[in-house]
Amino acid sequence: MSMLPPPVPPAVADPFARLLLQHNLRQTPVRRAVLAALAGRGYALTGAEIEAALGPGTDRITLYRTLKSFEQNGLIHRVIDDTDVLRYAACSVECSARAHFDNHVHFKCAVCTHTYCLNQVAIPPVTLPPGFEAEKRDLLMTGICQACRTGA
Amino acid sequence: MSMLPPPVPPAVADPFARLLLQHNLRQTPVRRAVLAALAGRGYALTGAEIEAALGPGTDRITLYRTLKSFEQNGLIHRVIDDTDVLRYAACSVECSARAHFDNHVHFKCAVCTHTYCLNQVAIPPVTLPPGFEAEKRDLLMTGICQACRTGA
DNA sequence: TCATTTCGTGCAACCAGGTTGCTGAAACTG
DNA sequence: CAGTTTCAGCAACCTGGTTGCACGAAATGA
Repeated sequence: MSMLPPPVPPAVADPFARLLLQHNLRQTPVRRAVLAALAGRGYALTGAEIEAALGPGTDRITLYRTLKSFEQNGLIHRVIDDTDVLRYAACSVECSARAHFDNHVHFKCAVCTHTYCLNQVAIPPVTLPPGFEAEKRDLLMTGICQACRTGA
Repeated sequence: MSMLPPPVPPAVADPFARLLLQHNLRQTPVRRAVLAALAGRGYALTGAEIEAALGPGTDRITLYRTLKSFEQNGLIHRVIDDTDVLRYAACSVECSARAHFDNHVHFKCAVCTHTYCLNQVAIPPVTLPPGFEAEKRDLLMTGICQACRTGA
């Protein structure tokens, strides 16, 4: 390629590269591409959708291994759905800050079938039967999203 | 809320046969067996687990078609999990009474991996961003269940 | 009770999502 | 720049779940 010098005054300018650095993960083109694909959307993506976003030439196995690695390291999280396919979304800042933010609220639109992460929404406390204690909460709301409702 | 016993028509004694009758579904051995398998457990079962419970000789395709039919008719409901396999559980009385009870709380034990339906627990109201309106709520709590905690 | 219609059953084959085992090629470390 | 570690990529495989179709069993009606 060309021999232009890296125009990087601070250590790392690319936010995705910095994210990998923060989690002690190696810098590879596939990993940066996966992070970029997830950050671009406001909703959760399935493995097949991420694969399509990366374009042809990317290996499926590598992708799924990357997703698993990201999930274990807290860069992304599984999004629960009422289907049998897993979806993934980029973790918010507070999610990766602590060990792992364990309260997730998602909204699935029945029209466009997108599943949005509602990071602002908190799950109110729920009283469980005696003996049960929750460490992780996932709330899935189903309905029609704003965009589909207003016909935008 | 309270579980008052439904009035028993003297015609059908078998509760599973009565359930099929109430939903205008045909009486077949497979269907009664599936209902019995789901009613026996207190937790949700995957397709493979139901298949195993029915014993050898039962066709997988028939089972999945039965499950789909039951779900459409409100006899069972999908149980959301953080895996890529669907689980099914028998609907409670209040679930099949209305069109469909649209608030489900489930508890998944991280030790025994069972997912229990907590019919008694209600989901408190959640304020969503403007434009979003939920018609269905699924709350999945993850932790350690009573049995696994007490070592029973 | 029997004939007819309807619908569930079961087989074969298929499909999508996801996972192993392994080899070669990159990325980090000294 | 050499050595170690890890990732990428291929082939093959597995599980969960689904079509299309022919047959057989339930419901319905006389």
